[in-house]
Amino acid sequence: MGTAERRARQKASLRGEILDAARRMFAEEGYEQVSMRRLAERIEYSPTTIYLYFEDKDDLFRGVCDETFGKLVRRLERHRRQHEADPVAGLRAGLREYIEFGFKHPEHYTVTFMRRMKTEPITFEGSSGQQAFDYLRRAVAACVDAGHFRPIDPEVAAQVLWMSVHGLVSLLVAKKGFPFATRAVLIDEQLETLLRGLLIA
Amino acid sequence: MGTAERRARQKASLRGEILDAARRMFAEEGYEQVSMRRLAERIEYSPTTIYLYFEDKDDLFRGVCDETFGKLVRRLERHRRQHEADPVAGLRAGLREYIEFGFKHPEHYTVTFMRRMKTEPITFEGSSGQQAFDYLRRAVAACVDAGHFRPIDPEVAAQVLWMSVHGLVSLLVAKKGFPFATRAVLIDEQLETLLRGLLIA
Amino acid sequence: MGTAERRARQKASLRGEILDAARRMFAEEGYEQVSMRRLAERIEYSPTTIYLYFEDKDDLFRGVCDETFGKLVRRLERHRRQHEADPVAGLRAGLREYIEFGFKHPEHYTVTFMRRMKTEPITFEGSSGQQAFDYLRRAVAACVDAGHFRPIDPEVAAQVLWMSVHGLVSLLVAKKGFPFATRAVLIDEQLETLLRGLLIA
Amino acid sequence: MGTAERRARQKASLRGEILDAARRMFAEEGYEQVSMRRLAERIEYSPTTIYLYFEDKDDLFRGVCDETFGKLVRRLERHRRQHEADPVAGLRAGLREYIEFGFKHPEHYTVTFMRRMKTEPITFEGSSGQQAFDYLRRAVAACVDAGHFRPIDPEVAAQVLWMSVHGLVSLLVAKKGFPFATRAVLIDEQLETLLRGLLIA
DNA sequence: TATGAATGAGTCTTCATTCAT
DNA sequence: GATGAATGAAGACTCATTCAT
Repeated sequence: MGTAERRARQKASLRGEILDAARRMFAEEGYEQVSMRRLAERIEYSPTTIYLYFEDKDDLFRGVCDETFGKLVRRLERHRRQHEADPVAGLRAGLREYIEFGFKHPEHYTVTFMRRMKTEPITFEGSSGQQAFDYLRRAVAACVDAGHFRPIDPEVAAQVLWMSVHGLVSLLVAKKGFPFATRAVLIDEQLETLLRGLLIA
Repeated sequence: MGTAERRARQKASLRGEILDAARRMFAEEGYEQVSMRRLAERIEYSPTTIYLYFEDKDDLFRGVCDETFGKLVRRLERHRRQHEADPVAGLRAGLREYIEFGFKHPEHYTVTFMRRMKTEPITFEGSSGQQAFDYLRRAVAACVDAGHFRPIDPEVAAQVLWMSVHGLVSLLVAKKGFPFATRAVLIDEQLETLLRGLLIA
Repeated sequence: MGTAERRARQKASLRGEILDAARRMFAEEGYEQVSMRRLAERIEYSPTTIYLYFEDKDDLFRGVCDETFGKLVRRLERHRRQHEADPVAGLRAGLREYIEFGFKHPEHYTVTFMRRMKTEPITFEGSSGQQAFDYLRRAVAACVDAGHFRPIDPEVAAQVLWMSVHGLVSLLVAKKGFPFATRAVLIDEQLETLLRGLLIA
Repeated sequence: MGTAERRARQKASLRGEILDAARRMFAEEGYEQVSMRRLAERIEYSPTTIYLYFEDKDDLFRGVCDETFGKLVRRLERHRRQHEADPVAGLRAGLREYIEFGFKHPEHYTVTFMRRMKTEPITFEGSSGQQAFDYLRRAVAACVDAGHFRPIDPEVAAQVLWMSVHGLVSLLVAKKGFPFATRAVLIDEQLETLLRGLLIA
């Protein structure tokens, strides 16, 4: 009965529609809690249909991650061109972007960065993840080269920065029960502290 | 059948044995992936037996966390009396202690700090978790009071520090695939950066 | 394995087959004693399959009851048009029909009328059960209106009649061990007694 | 800790205490819903202890039934001596007693008269059940002998009466959802109808 | 007399997935 | 391209019961 109605709502590609719904459900309920059956109900197709587009639940999940990782990289890219004059500001903006990305896609973040996967998901080389990290390393290197940062291995500094902001994002996302300070205050203070810790003056 | 054999391997307390196995499995596979059935098989008891010691899966999880916090608090206590003369050194030592705790008990750490929780099950007030965090807050406050740190809300600063070191521990513990720098270097550099970022001079 | 074999034995509709088996088992062992697992084994399908046709155990139970009431109402309908001239004869025939229905479908009867229910799951209004009872109430009312019965609330009288014949059916169906008199004699005598108790002369 | 306290509350015999608790729980929740474990908790003894006094759950249940059946017979006995002058009044009182007994002990009633038991519970010969029924048969016979009732086989009449009142009790007890008339009205009207149906005048 | 420890079997239900069409 | 029908395996948890003490 709802067929015509459904087709109407349907996007150009069913694959896209599935990804959309999956992304939403993963984000709302968490990977484990989402079942193929309930996903199928949500898109008003049969469970079998999903398997025409994705090998299995894991494949579907990877599809969603790719999408989202792509988004992260694209977000960071936008900064690359701005801020060429002021590398510290660029780095700060990039870190902020990363943090905000985590809050905007908490479930993706959780799953991508905090989840133990059966098959170690993606080889790091050449992955979107590496692209994102490369951006960070280059941003740090620029600060060092420009003489703003104390002499420090940019690789190490980049890792320290990533780890630190990851800690902030992951705790705020995962531990709803802890009496955290205001999110904006924490972000400001962490970035301030980290950058002051690296700056020369 | 394997009764005698089993008893031989059996630890003093079955409760402890269950906690051990559960912690390991939670850490390796994640809370959701661990089933009471498989846990029971692992310890070579019937599923029912687990329910003699723990009310349900969640209670078991809480048991593991309690253990973790207990251990952590005991470790931090040891520092409380040392370093009274030099609060910054005390803070640094405490943070280092926390990090080392994570590496020494990666399963405990993973289970307790890396599981996403809708709402913290135990009230934070008075918990071991709070005790541990209190130690950190007091250490920060001492640094501020002594005029070593720039004026900053000790609560906020303590949270920022915790988040940052948590990021380091959790990534090093969980993401074996990433080409991280040497652990000791990362620790030194993170602590250096964070403290420099807080110190006045 | 036994697929072909099974298909051969299979009824037109699997739903019907499940209902059949469930009714039988419910009647023989009681609702609580029947497990979905054992029911599945009985019909030689997996437990999951049952859930394709019924939401849960309760829904299955309701399915059996619906069947029962459907059959009962259809039987009573046949009388509605006969006996318009003699309402007492009509009532007597209806009661007899009800009793015979119980003996002809003891499983249906047992399941539907003898299970203790905290609160009736289906609203009585408009149900087949109500239709059946309505028939009885109208038949009694006709007898009262025609001046054959002593003045009595037809609702109350109808309930008394139903309860009484239900007692007869349910005991004869369930208590095989009791040294009951001949079934036909009991029926005749009960109907005689009840109707004499209601008639005026 | 609650040991002394418990002993204080304890009846002379633990067996009696168990029966008490079991009776209450069976009545409140139904046989199937009562678990030995929960029963044990209620009496504040270990589950094992129950097995010192009763072979198994069924034995415990039979213990409760015996008790209650005894009560029924004792209740009916009380009427035997009264009403010797007026056998119809005696019969009426006995039936009423039976009905009220059912309402006073609905779960016992349900289980005893409406439950299918694995082992057909008691051989009827000489049982309390038979004693109760004997009372009814004799009461009917007295009415026939005294010329109050139309000539009818007292055995048959007694069975018809029992079946009828059983129908009333069992439906009122089991079908809480049906819109029954007031209980007292139904009882009065059923007894009135049945007795009028048997009386001569 | 009473129990603590343990269990095998079972509860309803849901899962990801496949196969024939 | 899409589905209806089906399933094996597993989920958390509870049951009545036993055994050694």
